[in-house]
Amino acid sequence: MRILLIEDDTVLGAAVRDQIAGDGQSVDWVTRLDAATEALSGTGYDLMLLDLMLPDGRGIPFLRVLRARGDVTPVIILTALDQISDRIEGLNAGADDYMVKPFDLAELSARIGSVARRYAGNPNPIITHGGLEVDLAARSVLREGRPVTLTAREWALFEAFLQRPGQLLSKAQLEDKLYAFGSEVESNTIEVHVSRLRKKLGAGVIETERGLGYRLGAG
Amino acid sequence: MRILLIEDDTVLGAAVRDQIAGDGQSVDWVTRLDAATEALSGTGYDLMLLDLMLPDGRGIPFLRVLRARGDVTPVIILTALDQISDRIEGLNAGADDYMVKPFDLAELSARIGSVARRYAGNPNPIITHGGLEVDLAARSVLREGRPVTLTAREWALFEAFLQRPGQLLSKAQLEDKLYAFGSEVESNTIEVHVSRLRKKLGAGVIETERGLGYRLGAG
DNA sequence: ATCAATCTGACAGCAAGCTGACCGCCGCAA
DNA sequence: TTGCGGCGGTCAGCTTGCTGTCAGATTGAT
Repeated sequence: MRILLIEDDTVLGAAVRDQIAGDGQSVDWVTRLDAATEALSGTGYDLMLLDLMLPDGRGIPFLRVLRARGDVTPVIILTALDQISDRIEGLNAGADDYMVKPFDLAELSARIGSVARRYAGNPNPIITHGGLEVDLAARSVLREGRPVTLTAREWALFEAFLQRPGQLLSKAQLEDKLYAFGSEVESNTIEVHVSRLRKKLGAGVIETERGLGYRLGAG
Repeated sequence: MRILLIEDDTVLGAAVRDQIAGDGQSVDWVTRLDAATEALSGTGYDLMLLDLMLPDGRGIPFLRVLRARGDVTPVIILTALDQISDRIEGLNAGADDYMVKPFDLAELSARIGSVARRYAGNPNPIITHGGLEVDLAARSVLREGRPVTLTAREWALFEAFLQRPGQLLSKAQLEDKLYAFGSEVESNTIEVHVSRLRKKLGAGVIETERGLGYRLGAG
């Protein structure tokens, strides 16, 4: 698996590079966005690790441009603790996961494995569930053959269910998934997003277990 | 943790088996892919160690088929082929890690620990009891293969029994478990919930000991 | 047989969940 | 800058079905 690491901190960058290399992955490490752009113009990467503060620009607009161009390479954002709002923005911009600095290198390996596994299987694996066809890599859903567009939050939520089909997920678990960090959602946000998802995907897709949580309905 | 070792070299296989067993894991060792397929048809494994060259076929297509079927059991490849192309092919096929022979047994233990940790919380241990299959993490119960849905209270109660299989639990103990704090349960709530559980799970699951309490029936 | 303990069907109160509506915010375009 | 449009968090009123309670039936011990 080829990984592009975009990080200007030389100490952290070297540590991450060594960790990933130790996992048997191949890593290219750049410290600037222009170098990243150049690297991306070549053969594709399977995963990107993106720092948000770089000497020649910020990571979020960079990611946004990337996604606008149609690039669906999985991205894990590396961000410092004091950039909470950036993380939410990052999710909106199309990031797949977050790591908050300072982070445990073993956990980084785990996240990489998890994101990679999500996209494993060479072409785009299509998950069919009821009348739905889901392409996780392309972030597209067809319902009865017709395309459905989901927002960033809706995707994050739907993915959580698809990754553990049949498993019950509590609201707390889903909040952790959507907000990656213990940000304070004080209202019925999850309920609202579930409601919006159901409206788009159909009523039977997500089932409620009163007092416990939600789970993906039987296909 | 249950590990399936697929390795035709009897010397290496025995060494690996003994090493893992020494770590306190339980190992099943097969030397052929068809035996592996058979082993996998039973109850799930938490990890697979897969040799790439076996008497009745190659490991990579085997793994590819496994993944295509939706099996996400972590796989560590054991290979004598130090070729990069094989490594990449293996990882593409869905392997989580690899070891190049000859390898240090202590390192194998470390890798096993690492992969297992990565999946911690993922592989849901299944408790079988009579005709029931219970997945505590997913909060799902199958009765004679058919799903049963429990409410929040029913889960709490059932869990209390599962955590202490065979042990007698008084009504007072169960009330403490269900209501956590000294709330006032003034009626036969526990009896009612036990009744509801029995109706959903079958009559023999929870046994009454008149005047004493309840216990989980012999599976 | 008698009595206490337990079982279970029925029911209503209420908390959990649903959803339409509102509005602030951000990114984009002029 | 201003305006526009879409996303997402919050709220309020409504709906749903879980759960505690009770009463009559049943069981088991003596």
